[in-house]
Amino acid sequence: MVQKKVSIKDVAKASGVSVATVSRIINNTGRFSQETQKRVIKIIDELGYEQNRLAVGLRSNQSNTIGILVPDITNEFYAAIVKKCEQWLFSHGYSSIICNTERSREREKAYIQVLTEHRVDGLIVISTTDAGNGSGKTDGMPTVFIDRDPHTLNETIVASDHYRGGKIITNFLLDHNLSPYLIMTKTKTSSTMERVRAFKEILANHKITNIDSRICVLDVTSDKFLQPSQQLDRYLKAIFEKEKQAGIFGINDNVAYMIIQAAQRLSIDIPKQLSVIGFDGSSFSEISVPRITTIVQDTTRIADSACVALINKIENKVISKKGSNVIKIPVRLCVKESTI
Amino acid sequence: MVQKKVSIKDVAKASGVSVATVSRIINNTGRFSQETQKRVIKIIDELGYEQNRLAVGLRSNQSNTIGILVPDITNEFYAAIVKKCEQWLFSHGYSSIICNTERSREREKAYIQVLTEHRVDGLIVISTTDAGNGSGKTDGMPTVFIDRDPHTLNETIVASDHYRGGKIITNFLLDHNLSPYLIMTKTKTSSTMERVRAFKEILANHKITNIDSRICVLDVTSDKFLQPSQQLDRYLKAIFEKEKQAGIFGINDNVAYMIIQAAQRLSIDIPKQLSVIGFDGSSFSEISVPRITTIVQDTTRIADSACVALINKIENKVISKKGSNVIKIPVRLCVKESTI
DNA sequence: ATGAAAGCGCTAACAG
DNA sequence: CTGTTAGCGCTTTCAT
Repeated sequence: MVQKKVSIKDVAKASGVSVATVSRIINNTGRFSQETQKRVIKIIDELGYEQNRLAVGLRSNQSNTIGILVPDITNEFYAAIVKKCEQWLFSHGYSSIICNTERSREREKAYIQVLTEHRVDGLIVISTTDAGNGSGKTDGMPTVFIDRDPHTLNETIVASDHYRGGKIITNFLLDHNLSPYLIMTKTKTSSTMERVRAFKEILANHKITNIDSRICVLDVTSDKFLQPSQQLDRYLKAIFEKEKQAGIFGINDNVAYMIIQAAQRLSIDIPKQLSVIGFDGSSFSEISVPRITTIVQDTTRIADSACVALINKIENKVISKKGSNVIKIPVRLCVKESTI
Repeated sequence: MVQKKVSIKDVAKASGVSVATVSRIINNTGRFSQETQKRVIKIIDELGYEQNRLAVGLRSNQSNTIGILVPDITNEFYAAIVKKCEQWLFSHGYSSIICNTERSREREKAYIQVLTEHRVDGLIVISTTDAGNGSGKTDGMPTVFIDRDPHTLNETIVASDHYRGGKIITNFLLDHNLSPYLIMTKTKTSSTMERVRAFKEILANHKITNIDSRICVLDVTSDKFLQPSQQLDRYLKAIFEKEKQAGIFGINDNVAYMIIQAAQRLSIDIPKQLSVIGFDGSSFSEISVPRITTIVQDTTRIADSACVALINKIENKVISKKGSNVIKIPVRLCVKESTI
């Protein structure tokens, strides 16, 4: 603090009332006359009084602050969610402390510690590498998870309907008589696993055997654009030795883009010889050449649902009803030029 | 707060010492014996005591919290800077409250208000549309700006050397005997204006006349990938009616990418007939086809410099030495396949 | 309708 | 080396 701030006491003195009255007026909790109100507000303005939230928080035992844990703010999808959360929260009177965990358990724990010390009112936790294990215990703090495996019960979880998205893609391939393949990275979050599960199930339903040979796990892991990969080139070539019309489910838009580039290197025509579908609806899928058919995730709705659920938890002080509470957000297919 | 937290008083009672002693031990400010220390620490552990930063902040008049104002966290470049700032600050004991201003003056003001109420110790403000005008007054709060016009004096500003970058690009074009052009969007931040200034100056030095006809301002404004534009197509076509070997300075990587796509639509060969250079060093420039020759900004260094400067300001409580204090971060050219 | 006063959790004199 | 105490700015009974 560079210079001493004016406090509620100063305001009280200047307007000739008690601090109690000033407080009532600030919080508009009634029990004051119109005239005093007008007078005090004027003084507040003149003095440039600004409430000290640290004091309010200390006194009332809530900080109007929410912690957001995100694996990588640099990832477009996470960034979109964080941005929406922050906006929603701010317009509802909460500030957000955003923490970049880098998918590291240690950092996550350290952050939760600090957030607890700051007495945040609640936590939004986005994804985590190990879907199964509950992350650093959130210590009884109201928490909502985004994109987490509903493995741990008693948690509120918001997520796109990845399973449904996977189904839509796989059915699209099958409906167009495209021999279905799936290419993914080795990052195994709950969301990717759901997509894979859908792929496998649909294929099984269609009596397709040897499903695992139709799945390629690239030896990379990344939140960002990926480098060209020999492994991918080989896999694509192998496909084209036996198929004339194939369709590939890229586990996300980045992978889909990799596939498209590999195809171009191998002079495979998209979409004539090969259809590619991505997942996420990244801004990039709309601008690449060809643009990528993809499953669009509704980040706004994910964020808003998470915030609503969190604030409910906080304000109702519900001791979390028993059983996991999973909120599935619908997804939609957006068809572009990467598919026939 | 779901359940009552254990306070310093509880710890004091449980370990049979006074709160003062506990406080001293927590803050390691001396004046206690080894044995008491050991005992108290043990109790702290057992009870799961966690310092209440609101109380600390109220008492000591500093919150160990920094506000970061960013135009759009969804923009890769800003996200990278924010991430690095947050990391640096966290490892130095500060939490960050990140605020997405959407380049809106109103939101910026609202945020500064709230941050002030939270008694943040300082502010990092990244860019703003109107480079000239000082943003919502930061009210005597220690502040560091990133990528702001050094117009207002008495401010610390950290920025890439955009002017230098512009010079490097323009000279590159000239050195390769490419007829130089510049294509930009109508977003006029201080950083883009510096790049343009360099372009104009170098051309003037080379006695090139009619410089303005070599600059095309696209009627779009965006932090993200841009849609195809007729305006751009027309401009490119016009260039190719009179030049055989042209080089275009795209004001940033997104624009450069647009140009490349337009060229492909018009069957202009890159880099044989047309060289394109971008600016920023986005991850995308490394993965597009062709990859984009670009000026790389060192986001880590920008972020670190800003944080160091800010914390210095805060801790030294320097009453900002007179005169604007501009820290220029070097940039470097990264040559890829979009240029000959 | 308003005021007095207690106390949230903590730090920092000051006194021993 | 340790304890007592005042007080940071605010909300909230409880009086009046």
